[in-house]
Amino acid sequence: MIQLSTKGRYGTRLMLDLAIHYNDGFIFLKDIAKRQNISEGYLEHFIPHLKTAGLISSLRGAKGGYKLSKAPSEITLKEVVQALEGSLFPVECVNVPSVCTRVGFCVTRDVWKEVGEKISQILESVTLRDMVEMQKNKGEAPLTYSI
Amino acid sequence: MIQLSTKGRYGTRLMLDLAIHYNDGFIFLKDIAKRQNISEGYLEHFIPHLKTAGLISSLRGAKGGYKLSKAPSEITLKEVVQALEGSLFPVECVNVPSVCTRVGFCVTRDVWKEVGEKISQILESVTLRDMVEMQKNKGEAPLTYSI
DNA sequence: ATATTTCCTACTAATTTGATAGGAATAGTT
DNA sequence: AACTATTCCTATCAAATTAGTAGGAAATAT
Repeated sequence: MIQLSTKGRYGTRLMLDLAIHYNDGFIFLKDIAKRQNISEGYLEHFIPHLKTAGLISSLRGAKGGYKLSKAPSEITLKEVVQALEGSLFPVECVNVPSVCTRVGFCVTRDVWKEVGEKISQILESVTLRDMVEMQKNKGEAPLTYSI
Repeated sequence: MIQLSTKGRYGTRLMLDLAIHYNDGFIFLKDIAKRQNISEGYLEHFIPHLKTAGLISSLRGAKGGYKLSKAPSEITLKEVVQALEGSLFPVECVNVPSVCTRVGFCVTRDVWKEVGEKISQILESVTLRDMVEMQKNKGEAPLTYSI
């Protein structure tokens, strides 16, 4: 099925939610969880990946929360997916050649490498700002809801 | 990691091997297994997918084997991956909207749908013939080896 | 102090993945 | 007819991954 895990799916929704509320200061995870209908405890798991990648910053304690560390227009889907899912190459041998002895003469590896690079380009062409715009054009209740 | 499973990886190698030996009649799975260094028993699992998709045909009994049902130039990587891994969309809700109640207003779904369509285009642009050519240019021993 | 939040780690159930095994059906060969 | 080599089919299993819950420590505004 070559599917995105919940890390990629839920994490992207988390980031889109933060982008939509970019001008509202620090946002409680609790509120994101409510709007996105994902348990707060589970959403927590994605935070470290996003912080390590420098995509979000946080404030602890009461009145704490999260916000994007760059403007939505400066964050691409590639950065988000890469932070959450790791490499964008569909096979491990491109990242870690030592996992396979056939690396030197394997044509399928070369092909997967090219495919991965093109997927990377696709994801790089979409920013969170683009997605916020798309959401505005859809204009649906659950995401225009504000705390 | 959003990786291809062994179905996609091994199955593609199986198909490339058949493409390389396209003019040699029916090919024993045993020989493919030897060349690709994958157990014959495990390779067997991928056969039904490829047959159902109409990509290979088989002959039972002694002197049986497998061959591509179309010329390598007529088979794209998209067909191969789709036969082996199923849908090319990175999220299930694009194929089966009923899995999520947010389908109507979810922007990430729209984005994943577009991404999936572009990935599809990439895979469609590569044929088995292209890969056979690449292999010829590499000219490595293990794959020019013939039974 | 207190309340509210992020942060961190351990745990668990369910599913998927990767693989092996055994034998039935089929088709050439002798 | 008997034999051999192959595809075909299904069951089984171990390991890894995924999806999710739980509990509490650390930090900060009021």
